[in-house]
Amino acid sequence: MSVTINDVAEKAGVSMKTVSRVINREDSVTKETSKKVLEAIDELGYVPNLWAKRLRSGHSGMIALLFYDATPAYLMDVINGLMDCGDHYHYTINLHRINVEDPKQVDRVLTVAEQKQVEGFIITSPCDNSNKLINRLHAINFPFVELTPRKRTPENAWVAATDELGSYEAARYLLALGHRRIGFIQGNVEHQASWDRLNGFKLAMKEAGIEIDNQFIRQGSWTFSSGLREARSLLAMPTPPSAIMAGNDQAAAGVFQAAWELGVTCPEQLSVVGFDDVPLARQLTPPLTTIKQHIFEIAKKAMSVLVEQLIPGTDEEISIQIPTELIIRNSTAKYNHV
Amino acid sequence: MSVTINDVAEKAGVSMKTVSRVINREDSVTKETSKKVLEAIDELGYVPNLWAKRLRSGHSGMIALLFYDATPAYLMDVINGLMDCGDHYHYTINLHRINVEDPKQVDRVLTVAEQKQVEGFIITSPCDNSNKLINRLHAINFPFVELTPRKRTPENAWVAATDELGSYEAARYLLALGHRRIGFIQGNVEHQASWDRLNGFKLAMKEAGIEIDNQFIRQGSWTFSSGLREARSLLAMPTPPSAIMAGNDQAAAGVFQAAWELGVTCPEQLSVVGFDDVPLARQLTPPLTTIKQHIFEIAKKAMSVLVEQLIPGTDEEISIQIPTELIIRNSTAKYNHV
DNA sequence: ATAATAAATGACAACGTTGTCATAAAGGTG
DNA sequence: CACCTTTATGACAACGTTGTCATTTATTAT
Repeated sequence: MSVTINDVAEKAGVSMKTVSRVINREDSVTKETSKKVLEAIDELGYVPNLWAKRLRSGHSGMIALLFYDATPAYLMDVINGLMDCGDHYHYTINLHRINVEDPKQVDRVLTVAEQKQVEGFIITSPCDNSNKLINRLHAINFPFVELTPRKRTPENAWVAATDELGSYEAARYLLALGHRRIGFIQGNVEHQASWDRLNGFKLAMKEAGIEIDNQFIRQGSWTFSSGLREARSLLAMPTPPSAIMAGNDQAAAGVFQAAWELGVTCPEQLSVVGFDDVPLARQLTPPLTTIKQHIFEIAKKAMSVLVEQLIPGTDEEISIQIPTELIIRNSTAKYNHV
Repeated sequence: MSVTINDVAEKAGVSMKTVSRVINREDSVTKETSKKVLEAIDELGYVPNLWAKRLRSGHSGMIALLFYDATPAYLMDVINGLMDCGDHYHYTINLHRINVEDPKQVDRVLTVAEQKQVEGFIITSPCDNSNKLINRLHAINFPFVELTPRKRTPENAWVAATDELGSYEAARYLLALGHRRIGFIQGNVEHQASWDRLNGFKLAMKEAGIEIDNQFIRQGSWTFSSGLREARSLLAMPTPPSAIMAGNDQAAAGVFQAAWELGVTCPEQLSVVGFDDVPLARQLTPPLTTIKQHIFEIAKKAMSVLVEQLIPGTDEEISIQIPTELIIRNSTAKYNHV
């Protein structure tokens, strides 16, 4: 049925092992021999059998992405980034939707690791929240990289955005527009990035010599509904903020809706800034000024960090931050004295 | 290192083959024997080696999803639907981002099929646009199912939404609200669904005895920018429509923006209806009335149709439509005489 | 009770590759 | 030229499972 290495070997007049060496680009094969083999491969249309390869070599050539319940746009960016880099290194991506609250599911992915069904994990929040998972992976010395992790620890490999700096720059931009009363709707408090973003904001305010009204800092959860809820409350204050920084774009969409409900126009009466730059940001009315996280690049980098780990000898930096970018659209404007 | 079938066989005092039979739930194994084997498996923590299994049996237990450049929310729904059903049948999902305009990439996925690296394809638009791909798959009798295909042909297996009926119902709803001048921004003209949606609209209008102004039917492309462009043009007409049906939710977001630019308020002066019910629909201001496509369910169904094809003997229906659902939110209101 | 049939189990090879080790050829050194 | 080292290649087994076919055991019919 299918063409085997043996067929190629016979056609080229060499041994199977030599063909194997040519395929795997091992050294110590004459150019002459190599050429003969490659020709035979070409003529016969030989394609290696992956299962045999993996069975014998013990290398699966696969990386698993652990995810659960993340924003679709975020996940697709991650997946595309991983695949992009994976293509280059000849690794395929394996999807594992896993709720770490369920011990059975954690056990299942641990089995995947222990059996070496894949060579490494890319772990996205909230899956990085399971100590059982992380500790066990460390214990068996299984390679993994965290993507925009909840907690950034020096002992784990991770790739994230420069959340604090991004937020700082956006706050500076609002300040430059003349805003002084700026509301901030924080994201998931269990996630370090939400604190980093808050700190960037605080730093900019401090540098500008502005004391922040504590009531202007609200606790949200990176969701549309939390943005809506907190913005309603902020805008109902006696002296409401003239600008709001939302924890992410979804929350910013909620802010838009609250403003609309209360007859507050954006950007004339209220400037709004998001975070992430998901497609939604461009599709809102008015188009949303936001801080872009280059998730595609972050995922690519995470993948390359992981793959480098698999190659012995390389000892690259394992904790990396990718710069954010302030995308100015139409939801921000100069401060209007009311 | 790892526990093999042989270890289990020795522990249970049976042959390897019997263990294999228990694992694969073949008949003709005594309950007694089966119990012994299962206990041994449990005690040793045995997990079958996938590569050996696949090498020997020739079954990969994998299904590939072919996609390119689709909306992230759509794709994640598809992926989750496929995985959900795949878990049940013990199939894993393999991602193949492929641009069918590039012959090399088509050849690459054809190799995947020919080498039986996966057992079947789930093909999403625009990948179903390659005749080379589809014809070759037919020629080698490789199982595949099209997901919301460009062209619905009786010879191919496909699963789609009831686009025409969904659109018909939405149009009826707008008519019931008193709207008579209804604009329609069509989606990708190369995709059958865009025509179905148009036809549903036309049918409802015809039944209501309303002649459609040809200028009210616009050609878009299921994008934000096409919605924006066509809505600008529609709203600039001397007697503009009082309602617009957009080809999908993204286009509807464009309509919102055009209305905002021109100072037309929604829903007071303009009712807008989308199609799909992606998360965006809920996050727009005002929340968008739309026709929900149950993509998750469609994907689940497609997966089960595909897997059933792989089991010989079953001869189920291979062309299936999943009902849409009209989701009424706040972008539609009774017709206001201006 | 005996033969005929069905059910349960086992022995062994095979899937297609790569790891291990051995060997042959080529090159370098005193 | 003999000896050692390096480089290129090959023979063979092994990875862990399942397919094939043979064999044993249980069941039914006569």
